[in-house]
Amino acid sequence: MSKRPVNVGEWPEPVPAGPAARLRRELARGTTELAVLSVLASQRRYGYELMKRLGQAGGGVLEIKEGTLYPLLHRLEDAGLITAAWEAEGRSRPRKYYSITPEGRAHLAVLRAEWAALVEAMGHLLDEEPT
Amino acid sequence: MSKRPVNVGEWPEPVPAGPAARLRRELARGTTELAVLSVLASQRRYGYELMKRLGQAGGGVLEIKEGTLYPLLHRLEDAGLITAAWEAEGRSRPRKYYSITPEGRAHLAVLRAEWAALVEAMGHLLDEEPT
DNA sequence: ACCTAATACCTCGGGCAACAAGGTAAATGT
DNA sequence: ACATTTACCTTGTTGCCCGAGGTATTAGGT
Repeated sequence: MSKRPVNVGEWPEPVPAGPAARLRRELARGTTELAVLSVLASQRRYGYELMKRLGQAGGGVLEIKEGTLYPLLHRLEDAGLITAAWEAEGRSRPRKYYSITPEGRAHLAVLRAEWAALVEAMGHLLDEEPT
Repeated sequence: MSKRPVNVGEWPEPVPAGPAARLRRELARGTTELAVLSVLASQRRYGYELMKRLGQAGGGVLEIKEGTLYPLLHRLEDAGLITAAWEAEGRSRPRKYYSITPEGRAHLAVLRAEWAALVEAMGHLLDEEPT
């Protein structure tokens, strides 16, 4: 497509690429680390795979861009929360697989708890004033 | 003195001001706008009141600092989502009350929906991998 | 065989929310 | 009386995320 599909008429349903995108980005901010670690907790993945996977989950709310993902992975690696390993798999272009470390799991647990607390607090707040 | 009380020995109990604070801040990012609008939806409040109120809710997860709140209120006002009015109330130092506008309510509805979607998506993701 | 798209990795610059730190002044508490 | 809390504000810094760009391999279409 080169120019972007864009959905000339309207959005069929997912894809709120308007001003709502700013909102979404701000809201979802900080959750990417949790999302990434959470996915890596069940099994190792390579970067691109991770990106696609999160992009599909939940109607795109968790979408993460390359310019966000790769720096994030490097930060996590530097922090010792994940480890990286190039894997050839019989292809000339190897993939870089990331695995979570024990420290990463501990960190994930904290993040999950923090997230749960936030969701609960916001839930109470929002329930106070119905729709 | 004058330097800040600071709790010379240690924290009495709430206040995870360690490295966990960074986490919390990043996670909660973007939720402040939602939180503020949500509170104002039920009734008008002045800035300081808003700050204290959010600070107590949910064990401090929604805590918001002055340096964050006031600029936020001004942004929301500029955007026409809230309106401000100085009210004397018989005191020489008047308070600045903020009220939500119809546009603000519409915006709040979008934010709420976006938040709900995020929470649901993260919920699914986290459930895939138990603790 | 050619060419386009998708895959797969990366980096640099800018935008922006949140904070830290600082300031002013009135109200309240001790 | 003095200190603390209330109540408003601004400026500078930090750090996540993204846009835009770059490279190279692999798959698909004609």
